Amino acid sequence: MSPNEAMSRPARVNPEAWTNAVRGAWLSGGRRVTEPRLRVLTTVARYAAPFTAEQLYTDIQTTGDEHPGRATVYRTLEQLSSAGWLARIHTQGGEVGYAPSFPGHMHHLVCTNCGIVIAFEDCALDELLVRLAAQTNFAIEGHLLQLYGRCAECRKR
Amino acid sequence: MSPNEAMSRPARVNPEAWTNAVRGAWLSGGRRVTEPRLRVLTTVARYAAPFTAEQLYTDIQTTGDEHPGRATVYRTLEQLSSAGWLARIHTQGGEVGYAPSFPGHMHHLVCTNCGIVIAFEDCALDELLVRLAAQTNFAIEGHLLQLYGRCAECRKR
DNA sequence: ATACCTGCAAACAATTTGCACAAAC
DNA sequence: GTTTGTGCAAATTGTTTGCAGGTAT
Repeated sequence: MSPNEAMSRPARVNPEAWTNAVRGAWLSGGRRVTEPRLRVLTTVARYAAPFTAEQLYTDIQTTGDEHPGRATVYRTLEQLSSAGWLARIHTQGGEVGYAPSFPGHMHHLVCTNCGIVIAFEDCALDELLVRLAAQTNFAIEGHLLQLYGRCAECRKR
Repeated sequence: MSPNEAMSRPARVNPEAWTNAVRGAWLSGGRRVTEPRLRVLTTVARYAAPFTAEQLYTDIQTTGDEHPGRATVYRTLEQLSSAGWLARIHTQGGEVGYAPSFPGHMHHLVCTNCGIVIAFEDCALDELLVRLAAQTNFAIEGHLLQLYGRCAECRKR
């Protein structure tokens, strides 16, 4: 099962699959797999909701055995983010957090109650893009789409 | 012509219409129309591309006669933003800027070359929302949609 | 007259950077 | 052994806040 197949239906990222995929990418990318980085990776993988760099840093300092410093945490996040392993999630209030994701064309559905993030691929924007391109004369090259709502679990309560 | 009519077709915000609309809202909201605030307002109205608080502050300090302090600039931006007169524009690189906008359900098309922002209303997401709601059991309540491309002017060159 | 607003400067928060040491390959 | 990564602490950057004095209504 490839990462992309794993994401072909709307679903929360699977922590083990994600961790393994990133480790693989680090190895094949000639990037060293160190204890501090693994600690960042496994901590991030557990999050179902978006997190900030500082939240992650605090979490890492106050739990577990290994405590990578700020520089390592920030640098690892930066690397993961620019390689597409972390998606930037924008809350309705305007804050920005990260969530584990897979590289490629992805969108996210975020629970406004518990924060759980569901990724999906098909955004069905084609017609809109064609119409807007015609109306505005833009050559449209990309988009940001994110949805907000209450997840199944939170609706039960 | 109401602000909403002004936006019913994809278009750049008209500086004068925007400034007047905000002034009207300030007056009817019992908010005082002071020189420092007007300087912020007219400066912002001129921007075609997204800007940050600090960029605006620097611009205001280095041009014109009136030079409101940081506190005033930040507080005015905060007010405009929360009242819907400024849209948060997310660049593809992940930075966040503001752009003049009108309150209500709006989306934005941003030129990746010159930054010009075009607002539009109809996002044609209904079918997608229904399908995703069914697939995920979320009660979808909102969304963030932003498009990127090259504007007509930039394509000419 | 009296809210409300402004400017300053200090406080705060978040992130980046330089560099000596350490670890992975 | 060499290259790459780490941790610390300082520097930088961006934003918020308290308060004394000023201004719009």
